[in-house]
Amino acid sequence: MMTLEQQFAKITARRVDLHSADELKNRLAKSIAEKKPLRIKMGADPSAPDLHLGHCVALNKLREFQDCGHTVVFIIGDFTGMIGDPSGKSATRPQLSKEKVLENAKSYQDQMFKILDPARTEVHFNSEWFGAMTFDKVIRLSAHVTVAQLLARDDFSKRYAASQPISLVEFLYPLVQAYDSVMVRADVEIGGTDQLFNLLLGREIQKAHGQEPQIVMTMPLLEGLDGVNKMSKSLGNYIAVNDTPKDVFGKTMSVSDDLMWRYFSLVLCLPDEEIAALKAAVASGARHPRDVKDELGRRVVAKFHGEAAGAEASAEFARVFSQNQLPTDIPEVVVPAEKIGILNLMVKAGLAPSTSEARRLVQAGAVKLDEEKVADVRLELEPKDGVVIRSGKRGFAKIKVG
RNA sequence: GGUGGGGUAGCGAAGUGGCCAACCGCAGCAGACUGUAAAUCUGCCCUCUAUGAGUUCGAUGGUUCGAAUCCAUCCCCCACCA
Repeated sequence: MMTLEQQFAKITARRVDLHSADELKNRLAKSIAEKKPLRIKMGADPSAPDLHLGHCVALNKLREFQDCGHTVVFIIGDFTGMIGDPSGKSATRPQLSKEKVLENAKSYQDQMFKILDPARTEVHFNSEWFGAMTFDKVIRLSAHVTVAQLLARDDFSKRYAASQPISLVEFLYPLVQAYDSVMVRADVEIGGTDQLFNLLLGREIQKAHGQEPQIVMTMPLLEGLDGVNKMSKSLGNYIAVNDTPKDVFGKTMSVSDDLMWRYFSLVLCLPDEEIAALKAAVASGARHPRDVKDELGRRVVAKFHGEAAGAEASAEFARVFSQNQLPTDIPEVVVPAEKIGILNLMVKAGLAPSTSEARRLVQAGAVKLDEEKVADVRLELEPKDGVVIRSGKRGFAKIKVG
């Protein structure tokens, strides 16, 4: 078993907030003395079952807790998912059916166990306790929090000041999350920095229920592919855990140079010293930034698909984009053996959503047939097996007459 | 319940009877340059059987030669007051 100092160093790496270091040390000491693992809580929203690298930041942290011998208590917010969380923007999320929530939860777990150790993970659904909760209990729970407290939360106060709507449901959400902590007797709760308020509220509510308050730790929010906003599904700037190796690699390569260090740290958990060494190598010209990013891409792919897949994705990428050759696996599109206009062909091949879009692509000079630029939108052709249509840098389709 | 302000393309935001498929910004797509990085420049950015046609400005109905713009009804959103 690791010593207290070793555990503390590993556990607190890369964190942003920690409330508090002393409490954590005390708890770890007690855990070691009593040989009793700590219970590390994290909650998940099952409305969006696609895990991406942003989620991995916290999952990595949980894994590090597990490596120190602790137990992860994962809470799937199926109850809250069925209500429909309107948080964030004004758009109210759709209410999910019970079946859908369960289906999402299943998929969620499959993905998260690519990082977490199932043997040291407890999974709970919060409908276990909220499903049976009566309204008087809800009211009593709300008595522990004041509106002023809730308004202290950054995004609430901003929205309130800007006369933007805040739904009462949103006010209730932090309470729901806090009560989860009570029910699972969490020792520590992890979340993104945007969760700080909710996590801290968990402490208050635990105290109100006679429990020792959980230790709260927040992790940085990983910026997405646009380099500005946090990685999220709704912004479409994400790399999904379930993306193909090719996509993971390609998307990683499109991350800006400045940002790639964050990925080394938060996705791969590379120690700060190693990152500093890499940075120095790039700064001195000893290594080309492209090669460092290639290494990042390979390792990210390897994390989810194995070393071999990483190497392969890297090689394929070099072939297609550096040497400008055709990819090895081009999706085939079956077309009847009759004359067809280039625009309709592209739509059929999935290279454009409409003929109007196809027309624009041709006019922009983005479309090639067997690597020869198509100049005329009215071009008609007899389909022939094996002809490759190319649209831009990423769109490929091979014709199959049938 | 009352008062006021709103609903325009993915988002933000102009437009208040014809010059509107609708200014502009962001996002996105493509081209050039590259390291599929960043930055920059250029073009595009509702659909179609496409130098033309069709369907759009919360919904429906109306006025008009002509409506995103005017009228009526309805639906939805927000703030403040209660």
